[in-house]
Amino acid sequence: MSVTIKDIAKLAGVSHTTVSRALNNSSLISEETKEKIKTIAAELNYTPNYNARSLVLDRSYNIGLFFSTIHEGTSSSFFYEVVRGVNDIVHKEFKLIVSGIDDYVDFHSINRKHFDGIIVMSQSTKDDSFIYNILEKNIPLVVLNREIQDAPIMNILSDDRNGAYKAVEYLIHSGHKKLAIIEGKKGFKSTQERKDGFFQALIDHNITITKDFIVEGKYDSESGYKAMKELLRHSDTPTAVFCSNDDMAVGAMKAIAEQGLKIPDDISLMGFDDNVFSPFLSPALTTVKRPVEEISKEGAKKLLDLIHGEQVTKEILHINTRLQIRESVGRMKVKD
Amino acid sequence: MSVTIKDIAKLAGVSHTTVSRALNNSSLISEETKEKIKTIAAELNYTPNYNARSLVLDRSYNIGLFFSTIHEGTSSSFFYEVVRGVNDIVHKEFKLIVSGIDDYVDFHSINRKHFDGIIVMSQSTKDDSFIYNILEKNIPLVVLNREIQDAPIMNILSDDRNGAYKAVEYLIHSGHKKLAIIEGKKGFKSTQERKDGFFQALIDHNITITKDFIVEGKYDSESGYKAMKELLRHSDTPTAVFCSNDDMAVGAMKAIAEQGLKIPDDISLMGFDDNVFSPFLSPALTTVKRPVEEISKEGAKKLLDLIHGEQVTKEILHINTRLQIRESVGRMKVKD
DNA sequence: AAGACAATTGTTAACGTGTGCACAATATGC
DNA sequence: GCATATTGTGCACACGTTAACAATTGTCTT
Repeated sequence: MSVTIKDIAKLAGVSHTTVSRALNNSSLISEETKEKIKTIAAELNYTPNYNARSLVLDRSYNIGLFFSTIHEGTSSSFFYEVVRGVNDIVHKEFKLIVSGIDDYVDFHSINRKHFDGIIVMSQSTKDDSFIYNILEKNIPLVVLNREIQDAPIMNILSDDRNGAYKAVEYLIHSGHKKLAIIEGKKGFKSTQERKDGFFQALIDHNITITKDFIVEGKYDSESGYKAMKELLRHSDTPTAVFCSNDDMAVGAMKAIAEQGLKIPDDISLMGFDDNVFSPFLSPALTTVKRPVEEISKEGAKKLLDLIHGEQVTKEILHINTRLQIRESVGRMKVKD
Repeated sequence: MSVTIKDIAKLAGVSHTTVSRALNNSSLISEETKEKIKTIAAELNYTPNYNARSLVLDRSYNIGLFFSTIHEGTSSSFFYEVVRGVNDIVHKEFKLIVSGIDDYVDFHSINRKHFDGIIVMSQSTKDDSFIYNILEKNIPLVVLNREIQDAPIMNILSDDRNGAYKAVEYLIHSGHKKLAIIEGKKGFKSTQERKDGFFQALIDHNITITKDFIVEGKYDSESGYKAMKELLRHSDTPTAVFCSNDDMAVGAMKAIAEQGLKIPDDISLMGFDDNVFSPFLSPALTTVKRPVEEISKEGAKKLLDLIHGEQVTKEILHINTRLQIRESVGRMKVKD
């Protein structure tokens, strides 16, 4: 079988306690014996049995990264950036367990023994039962992407509303008055936020909108395609369309091209997210950069602080979005 | 603290041994006491301590999913599909730990105690030291995406070479004779496979190619953009370009558009992978579907078989690619 | 020289589970 | 009615680690 501290103890002629202490750099042990024990351990290629250690220390060395779902509605670039961001921060100290909240029928098996800390990348209010469950169990927790009010939870968000606002303002300043919106997936918080920002900008600039210019999407390219088709069916078409994410913007571009229209000459398009491929679309997509990786990293850092016992109080951290101006939005000719 | 089998034992008036057996459905225990114990356990909201169980059973309930890297060269849709595919199969029984091989300086801490099984999504020969290390440690292992010869390893691959071959054949049958290739990231096995398929098709159809029509890429959109720029710099340009993946095809499309050329009228484009957004590009990208999710699922299933002790012998499973004909490849006018 | 005290190491128990073996209770066979 | 299976349960230990407490040695103080 594998090497244990008792094996090392025998070889070193000491007790296994001494070995344990030496390997953990306890100040109780003399430098001399530490040295001796460590070399023996290295020679034997010793690795501690984490299960045994976990049992007595009541730590798991696991961090859970939970998505609302890893099936639909999660765009791949979003998923990738989140995992990468979190992994970057925690991988030295922890194992990263990735799963979907909807993988669980009950949250029975999720407890302190399994997870030293949990990061929830939350998309919808459906996650609340999960989140409050974790909270009750007193597991260090950080919730990303969706604001949880009235609870002592560390919260990291992008200011989607403000991002959408700035985007729409840019459209307006470019002379557009007939604006449309393709909304995100129903029930997702981000859908609402971006929509709110969109409308707030309209209100603040005294711009009206007809019901026909508000269409639903599902955050995937196909739904963006269909939504744009819908917008183009009417005789009166918008001059600029705000897509609630880039994936849908890609679909919208296709619908526009099929209609024989040109972007941005005939119609302008604004995205949201700034996916990796967005600068390479033709025309390059003007969009709002959502700092997904930054949010994830920031969240992971906060979680580590929490785990390491730093007294962090509830905090809602907003990370700025940034307008990425490219080629898909054109300036309206001012008629006078 | 949390409930243990001893607590249950006290309440039931039996020994903890009986409780353990009852909960594990041992045939030694009468149905009657089983029933009693299970209801008590349910009432107390008991969850077994996996660390303790792992310690004595020498199982971790973890499955490791290792990518060569989760930084560069891994496209997001690829990453997403792999995680999703594997998770689908294993999430009921195991926790899924995701990490990058390049996160580790040595493979010391990777052993049977931590992982009941490991799936490697391998991109390059650099992974070999890791793979052989796992093999030595006798951990159930499945390697996806890259063929490992001369070792008793379960292997699941897509036939990239054949896929590329079919793609190029399609280009040729469409009348193209001046073909170019944008290669993938150097050192990646898939790069070589696709390149091989490309050239084999040329050879079999007696088509020559000039050195200028072979350019390197890195699998990301930017490199595709640059590569295509390069191809278009010469006075003599190809009539069709085989891009080693869809991400690069997106970049290539942009370069072509900037040159004022039209796809497929002036130049035809072939991709590889069939990303989610590929059908929604303008024009929709003709490409080769690589069954990433299927490979991942198949691999995960094989791994479970291995873990459950089914005597599975080394096997190399090829999963078919499929040509997805869309709009980006045009028929050459036959001059006579 | 005896006691106090610091430095280092050892003894023993604990974490929560599973299991070989012994044992009790009951059923079966003659 | 006794010996023998059969069935159900408990005792004691093991897994590999950490930690409270005890023990040993050496040094210093008075």
